[in-house]
Amino acid sequence: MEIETITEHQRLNAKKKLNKMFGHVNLKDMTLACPIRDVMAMASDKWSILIIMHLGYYPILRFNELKKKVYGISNKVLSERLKQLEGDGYLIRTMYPEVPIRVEYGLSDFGHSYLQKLIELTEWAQTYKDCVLANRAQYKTKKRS
Amino acid sequence: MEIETITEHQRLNAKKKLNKMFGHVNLKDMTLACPIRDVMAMASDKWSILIIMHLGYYPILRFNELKKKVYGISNKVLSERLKQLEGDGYLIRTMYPEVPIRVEYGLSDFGHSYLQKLIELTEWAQTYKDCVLANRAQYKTKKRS
DNA sequence: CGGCATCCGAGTAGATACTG
DNA sequence: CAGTATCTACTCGGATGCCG
Repeated sequence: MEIETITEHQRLNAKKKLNKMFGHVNLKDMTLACPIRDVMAMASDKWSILIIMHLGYYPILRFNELKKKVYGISNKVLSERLKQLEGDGYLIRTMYPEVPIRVEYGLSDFGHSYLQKLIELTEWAQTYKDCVLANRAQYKTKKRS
Repeated sequence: MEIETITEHQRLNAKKKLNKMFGHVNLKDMTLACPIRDVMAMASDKWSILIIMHLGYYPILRFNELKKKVYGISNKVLSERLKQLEGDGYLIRTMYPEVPIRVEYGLSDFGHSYLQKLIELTEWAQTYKDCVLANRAQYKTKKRS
């Protein structure tokens, strides 16, 4: 697996962007109060990602449907994540006060916007996963020598 | 803060990609053994992200320099993360057997490739963070009513 | 059906002290 | 200087049972 060469220009560009993003905050604040990190922490959670991806595939899902799709998640964690994701605006919860009660979850526009980014990142991960796994294996054997 | 409208075409496209990525694996395997998740889990770690971003800004850093920049990280966690990141091929560790010993860390090409993705995601997060925070605040007050 | 409350166990982070 | 070792503390996930 060949990694595309990164040009000098890209490196400089990355550096410039990083400077723009973080240059003005001091290091202490950045780690303690960075709101971006809040957003990222929530958004990069393992279960949240799976929930969003499933809702990207199936337009609407109910609680127990999600529980089946997102294999291995517990009631507690699923309900926590759903609440947080709803609270952050990623998804929309619609409750139908029938008996028995029915609740449907679907992505908001914002959720779809995040889904796009997620897909890009996942495609990147998929492209390079063999590369990473090979590196890992190689690294392990190298340690022994 | 306005969220760009997601077109129907984009939604369908996302769905198609998701299907291509996950359609062939069953749900159980996907959550238990998905190598993409391994890669993502490592790469989306809070400290790993900060380490990579700092190394994107400063071409090379030594252990204690990193410890100062990545504010709040402990020796233990820093050395763990560095080892993992090196093992996965994100960064390159160069040891100079002087006295006192000197070790330098820098991003590999693969690391730079990931940095690009990270920056994109962070830009997205920065764009929408106010939106998320507003949603959160609104959600909290809504709960009371 | 769609959750919430409770409890428990495991893993993980952090602080500190120490070493090649 | 660049880590390792050790111990503690705490969070977080999973299972279970209950309720509107």
